[in-house]
Amino acid sequence: MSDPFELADEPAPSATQPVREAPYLQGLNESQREAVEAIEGPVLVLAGAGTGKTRVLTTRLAHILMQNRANLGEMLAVTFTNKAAGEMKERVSHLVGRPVEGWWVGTFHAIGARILRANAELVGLTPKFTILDADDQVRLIKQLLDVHDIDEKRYPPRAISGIIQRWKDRGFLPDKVPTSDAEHGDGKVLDLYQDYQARLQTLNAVDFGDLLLLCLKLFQENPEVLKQYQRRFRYVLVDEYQDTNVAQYLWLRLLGQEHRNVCCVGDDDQSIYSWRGAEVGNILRFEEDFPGARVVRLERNYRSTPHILAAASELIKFNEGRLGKTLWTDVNEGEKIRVRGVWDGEAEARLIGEEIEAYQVKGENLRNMAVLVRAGFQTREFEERFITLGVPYRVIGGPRFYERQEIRDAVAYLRVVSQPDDDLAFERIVNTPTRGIGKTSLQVIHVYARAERISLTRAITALSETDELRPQARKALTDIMAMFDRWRMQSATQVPAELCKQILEDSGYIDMWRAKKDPDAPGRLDNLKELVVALEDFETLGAFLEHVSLVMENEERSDIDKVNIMTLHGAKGLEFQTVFLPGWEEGLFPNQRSLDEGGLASLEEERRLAYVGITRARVRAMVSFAANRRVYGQWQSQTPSRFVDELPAEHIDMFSESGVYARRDGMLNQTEDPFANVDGVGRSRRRMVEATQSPRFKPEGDGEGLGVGTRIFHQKFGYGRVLTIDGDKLEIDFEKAGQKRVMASFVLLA
DNA sequence: GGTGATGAATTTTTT
DNA sequence: ATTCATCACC
Repeated sequence: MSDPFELADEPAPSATQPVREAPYLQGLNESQREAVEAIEGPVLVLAGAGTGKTRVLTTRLAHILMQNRANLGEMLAVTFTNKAAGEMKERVSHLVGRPVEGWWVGTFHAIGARILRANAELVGLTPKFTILDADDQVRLIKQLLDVHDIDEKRYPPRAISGIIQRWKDRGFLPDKVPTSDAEHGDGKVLDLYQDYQARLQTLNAVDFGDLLLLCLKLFQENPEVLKQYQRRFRYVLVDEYQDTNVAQYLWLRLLGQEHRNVCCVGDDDQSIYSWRGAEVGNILRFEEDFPGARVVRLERNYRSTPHILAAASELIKFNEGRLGKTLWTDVNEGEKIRVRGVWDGEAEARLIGEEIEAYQVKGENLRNMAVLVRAGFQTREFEERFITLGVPYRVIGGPRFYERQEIRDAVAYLRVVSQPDDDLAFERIVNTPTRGIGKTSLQVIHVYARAERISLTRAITALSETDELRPQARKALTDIMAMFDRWRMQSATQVPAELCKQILEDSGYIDMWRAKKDPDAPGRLDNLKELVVALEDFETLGAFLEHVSLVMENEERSDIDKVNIMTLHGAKGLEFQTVFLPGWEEGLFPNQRSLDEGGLASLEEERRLAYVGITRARVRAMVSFAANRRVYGQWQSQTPSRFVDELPAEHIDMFSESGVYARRDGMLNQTEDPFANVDGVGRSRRRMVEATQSPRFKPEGDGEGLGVGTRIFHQKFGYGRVLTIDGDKLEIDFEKAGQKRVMASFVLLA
């Protein structure tokens, strides 16, 4: 019989422990044990890389269970990625010997979404609200820029989206944005933020940041709801605490302030998401907000050899303002980190390819090797090389299935079925395949929808009873609305996969691709088939859509023997026997853009990234840099990264091809002024002209002066007299165009 | 309202 | 180098 609490996946020092001890505690070192056993009250675990953090987390959960302090339903575990959540679930179910049910594990966003759906009405949504992705966000902002006649060149939608997102990361609703921040773009950005939120509300949609922000609002405005969750989650566990943002921190503080059973695990040296709003300060503040917090340091490293550990430790010492940890290991020997300078990017890919083949010949598994790059575009060079060599590889976090055009289109159909007010999805497919609904028709609908503050589908329903739209477009629109009505009916009885298949047929979407003579059309059809297969795992449409919006990761099976290629960010939390770290060049890594924006703080973050990279390696690591690299198709000569210089000489083995400088040769970079780059927008604060509907529209309900016989003017049909009034719909006898039905908001008193 | 040409911007990192 | 957006034309 195997012990359900056996943990065999990490080296266990065979210590002599008291006999009566719980079996799952055996093999923990002293600090690990301390972290596990400190159940009551606030605990901060500073867990260095490779110190057995995950094991502590899961054992701690088991310990709480075994001590009968709580059952799983009373615990909340927050992870950084959905993948980590899945793994924790798996490990805990292994630990307790049965599949776990009713346990809340997930990312802050997933948990936020769940809480929001349960309390949607309290924040002005319905439980079926849509979660917008980054693309939708930008498109929505573009529309707002259009309405307000703001130049996209001067105010790039992406940048605006970024600013709003960062406000949300800090927990600011539009009315809470500090004045110092509101300056962005002459205050235009704040106005846009306000408008953006209003629009989201009418679309019954939220963006990623809202999942936390609205949750905060919910808790703050409804103390009884907060109480309910405080009582429900008596023990709260947070992983990767160094990468939480302010909104998450506030959320956590609200939830934990009552029982104070909050355990946060993190490592300030591995904080690499400040660009996403993460605040290392959260770790430093922990003891202030939870006075009497127990702080446990995990410093014994079970992962890497001494050279690797020493090199990483020396490198990170160049950072200031660390909490400071000293990692140690009692493992002996091991290889030094190899540092290689090569001629260009191609030579680098060739070198790494050869190394991988050599290790493979020696019997090492490809899945134990990884190439960790700074930015996504760097993967290409390696992919190309591996393809020619015939080395199997997988790119983790590469192009995602749900981001392909055809998949997004198909999902858009499903989104509209599930949630008719989802304009962004609706617009995506309203004329795909083409149905003769063009820009002009859409424009009319948009204007009306905005004026009335309703969604496009609602606007269409209203407008289709009038003559505002061209007959052809009107027909097409009523047809598509009828189709959606039918699909909505079917969704009550059909399983999602069936429904999807049906929609793709009925809508003509499949036929559209069948008819295309594009060389990649067959591939797209295959992807659509794959989508239907993926849908079979879901019982409801809602569950599937939630999955699409929250779980962006590729779930490729990791048991196939392939070399891993991924970004340094993507490698967080992982470990490999052999790690390749290419592209250690100034400008690339540390990344120039990061330096320009964030100065010293960003440089330190880049350095932490380097630290994360090195500490992924169990047995060997190879750093490389190229003297020449093609940037935007232009050849550039490169300087080795300052991080190369910062690696301690006694722990590295350096070699460069002839003609490649091993060290940076005194050619220090020009003074880098982190403040040189002021934001491109003017500084004087001018309020944007009050959001206007164009003058020819009257606000709803303004029936004043409008009666039977009134002479009016209509943009399209000209002058006429009112015949009948039916709510906001008018029948008009136009002087030129004859009798037409129009919306009241489209006419002006003449 | 769809297609093809021309020019511009693009490469940080992701829940 | 490649992708994206805009504009002229079918």
